[in-house]
Amino acid sequence: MELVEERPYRFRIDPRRGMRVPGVVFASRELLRDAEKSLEQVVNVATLPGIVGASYAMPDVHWGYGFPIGGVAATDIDAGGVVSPGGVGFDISCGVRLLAADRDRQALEPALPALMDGLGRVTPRGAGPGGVWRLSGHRELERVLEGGSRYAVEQGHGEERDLRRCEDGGAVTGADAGRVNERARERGIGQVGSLGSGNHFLEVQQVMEVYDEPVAAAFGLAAGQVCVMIHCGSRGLGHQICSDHVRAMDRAMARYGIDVPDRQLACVPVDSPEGRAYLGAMAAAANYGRANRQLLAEAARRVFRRETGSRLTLVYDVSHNLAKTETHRVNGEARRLCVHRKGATRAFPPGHPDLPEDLRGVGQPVLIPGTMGTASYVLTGVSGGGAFHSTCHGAGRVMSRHQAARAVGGKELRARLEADGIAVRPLSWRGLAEETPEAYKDVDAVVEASEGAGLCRKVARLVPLGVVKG
DNA sequence: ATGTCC
Repeated sequence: MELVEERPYRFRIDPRRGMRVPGVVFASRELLRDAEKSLEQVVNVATLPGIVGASYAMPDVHWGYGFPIGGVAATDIDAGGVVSPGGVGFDISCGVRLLAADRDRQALEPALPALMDGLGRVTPRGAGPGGVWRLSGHRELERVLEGGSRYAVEQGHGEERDLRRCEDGGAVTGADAGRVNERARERGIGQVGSLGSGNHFLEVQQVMEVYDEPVAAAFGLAAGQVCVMIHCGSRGLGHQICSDHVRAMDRAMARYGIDVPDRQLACVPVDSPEGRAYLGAMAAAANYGRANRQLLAEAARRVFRRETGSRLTLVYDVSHNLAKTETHRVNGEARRLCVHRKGATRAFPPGHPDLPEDLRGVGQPVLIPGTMGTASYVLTGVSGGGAFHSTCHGAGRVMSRHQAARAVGGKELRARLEADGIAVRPLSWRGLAEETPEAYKDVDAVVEASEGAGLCRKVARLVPLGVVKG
């Protein structure tokens, strides 16, 4: 792939065969080693009808279903722009929630084993059913799908203030429970408040380093402080919605005269019956994912209160797998865009009108989960970023699950992590081994490149004290 | 990511 280095951490792929816009890749040469397949996907995405600006790749880009993970693509809704489920991903609204304790590491150190045992006990995880919230029935599931974290808080699962620190106030608009079919509902009804598996985790962390003290303070973070980070998504419900709509769009595409270089890029105009159906269902799954994180946070709060008497305050909750309708200036003109972020995090700059008042001066908290056993980051949005206010979402995988499990045994890995002072509460040895840190890119390098590319700014670095895994 | 194949 021919990459033109425009400036440090920014490469361009010039338009060729069918590309409507260039590709823009934010990364270092080192991070792009073995990235050929994902760069082909960046090129494929650039052919989508209505795409504006560029087909973007974040520094953690890696190969995904149709679109690369770590990809951003915006389409012009009023100019026939398309929406594609592959641009959101199977785990709709997968994201991160960070809570800060009112204690530092020293104060909580003696209680850590009990905290980890408690968190391990109350956190449903792994594949299949199970969740901390038993819904009264399908009517209540509809409320979750349309109300997200807001509905959870209304039902007593959280505090009103939480909602001010959630993307979209805890519930995305446009959710249509009527678009969520029976099968997705059946899968979703018993999983509200569950972690899932794979790279999802709940970690107890410590703020190791603060890069920007005033911004960290505005976020509610200080050096030494203990935090809880929750990384999960919309479980089987989101997965079902994605599968159903990929199939439906694959069949409908030809009727709109759309031809894509890869069937996994199935898409239809945003402004079409199939497009609206997907976006209504996707928004419902997004709210499900938010309620999911709200419930897990409440369970963690109860454990912290019971074991230590400490309180957990929400720093922020943000998704990194979502398509959203946003207004951006394109060639000097304000346009309504469908911004697909797949493994990419929205990062509003200071002054953005959609930020809550107390964060407007400093920008949006961007939460970057590292790999199990490695650092995580809190970043903030900056002006002029250049990818529709988006940045990276974490470390990208470099080793397949199978390769990872062959490279290390679960028990051996746990011993290694515990020797490093990280308590581990796994569900399965195999699942643990598949998530070994060497299976992922170096999150420090990813964040370095994201900041170097001008997509965001570092605020704090967090290291794990204990991890609960599916 | 995912009742890791309807």
